[in-house]
Amino acid sequence: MIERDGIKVARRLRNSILRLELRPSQMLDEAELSESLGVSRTPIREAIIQLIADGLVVRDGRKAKVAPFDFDDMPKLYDALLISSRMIHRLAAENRTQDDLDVIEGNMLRFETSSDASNGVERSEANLAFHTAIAEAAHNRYFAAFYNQALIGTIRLARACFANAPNTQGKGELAVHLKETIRQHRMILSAIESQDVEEADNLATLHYELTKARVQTILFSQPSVFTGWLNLSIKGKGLELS
Amino acid sequence: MIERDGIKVARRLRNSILRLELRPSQMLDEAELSESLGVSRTPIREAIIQLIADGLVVRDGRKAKVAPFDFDDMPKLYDALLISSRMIHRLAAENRTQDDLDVIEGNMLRFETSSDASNGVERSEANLAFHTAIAEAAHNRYFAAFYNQALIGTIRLARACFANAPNTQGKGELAVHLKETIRQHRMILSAIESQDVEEADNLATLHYELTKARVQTILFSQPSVFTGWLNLSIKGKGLELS
DNA sequence: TATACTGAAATTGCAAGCAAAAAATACTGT
DNA sequence: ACAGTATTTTTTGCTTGCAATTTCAGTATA
Repeated sequence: MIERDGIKVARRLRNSILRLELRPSQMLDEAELSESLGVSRTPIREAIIQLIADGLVVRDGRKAKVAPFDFDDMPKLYDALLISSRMIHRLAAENRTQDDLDVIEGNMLRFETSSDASNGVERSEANLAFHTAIAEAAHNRYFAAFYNQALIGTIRLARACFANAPNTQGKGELAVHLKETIRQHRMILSAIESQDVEEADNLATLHYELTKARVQTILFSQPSVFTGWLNLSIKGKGLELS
Repeated sequence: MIERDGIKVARRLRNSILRLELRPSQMLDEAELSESLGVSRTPIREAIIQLIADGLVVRDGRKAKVAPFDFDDMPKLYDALLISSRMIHRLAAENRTQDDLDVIEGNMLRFETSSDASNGVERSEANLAFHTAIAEAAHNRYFAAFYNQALIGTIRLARACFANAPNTQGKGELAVHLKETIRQHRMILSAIESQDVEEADNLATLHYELTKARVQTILFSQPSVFTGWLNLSIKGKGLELS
């Protein structure tokens, strides 16, 4: 059976949004997308409706735009990620089949392989596939949908951070982070394999903290570019330049 | 601003599915719906895509059909309802505004009013509106989406049970159930209003047990219609008629 | 200079029609 | 009678085109 254009377009747009080729808040012009993707407007419109359901696109009046990053939403997103991730890992440890384990391991190895290369997008996609495979292993579509929404949201946020951030931390820092990520992935797989529910839960929490801390670091611990330019001090009630 | 046909069609189909006018597993014929709703196939197709995202419609090959009741899925659905409901009620107690409380109370009263009438559908819709209002009061769209999916699923299941079940329990049993439901709704509103998180959590659990037990009763405690017709006994290894 | 109006351009929403795939039916040979 | 195949019918997926709405530039006016 051949795949419908609407599905293909939805997947392409979805990838483009996650890769930030389509930027947050960018308007989606149906005619423009129609021409660039080589299909008529109808499948484009159908794909947009799906992406709205996924939370990657929002309506702005009659038009559609890529979902913006709402900083008021960030803590809510991470709350959802923590809770859904813990539940998914508990369920996966309980309900996984051998097939599930094979798929999880395959994606884990794909992530480890892509860690050598400098291709950040492929690495991030392998990471998404690894965690999605765990969601499948939970065998509960309600929890899986909840987890996927949070996962997609945080991954998009993370990519935006690293795409915009200057590379001040150097290669060494990334290597350390990847090494720890790989270590945690292996422990997670192991816990799910041995059906250790509590351990899977704890590891989910640790992995959440690792990924969240990394984004936090990029967002808030980078020295401001202004730091070297100006000396600011507080005099009286406001900021003053000196 | 006038509403798009696609949205209107999606809402009409959603109501039809929840009211069981469109039966589970029923095929959705685009041309037929197009004619009966007085719009062309394009908005019908767009509505179907939305309903698939909502979990009310599923693809069956190239066609679309109303989501069937999968009995393997039932325990998973109730797991999702319990967990999501508890979290939503905790969040609602924490984050509700005065506006939220007004909307919740309005829908609570609407439910109480409709309890006098014999209109089961209106009553069920007021009940859905009450619980959806609580989900809004949680102010977290990820958790709200999770809860809504479970809520819609269980409500559809409940309606199917009562639509198919003979009215053996009489008016008295229904009155008792409604009285208890109203009592719990009032306590839930009160807990959310006073921001008592633990109490809201406990009440969510109690309400879950009430609604689940009611469906259980209908599904499993009804005397089979065969009971009066045949005498069955176990002889040797199998069932035999006598 | 700011603001309200007007007409043109652009963009979305919907309908109709066509092509391809799937389903149903009729047919043929064993 | 029945399995397998050809043919017709039905249904979906997509393209195209048109109508309605929105957007925007230009103009006139306070």
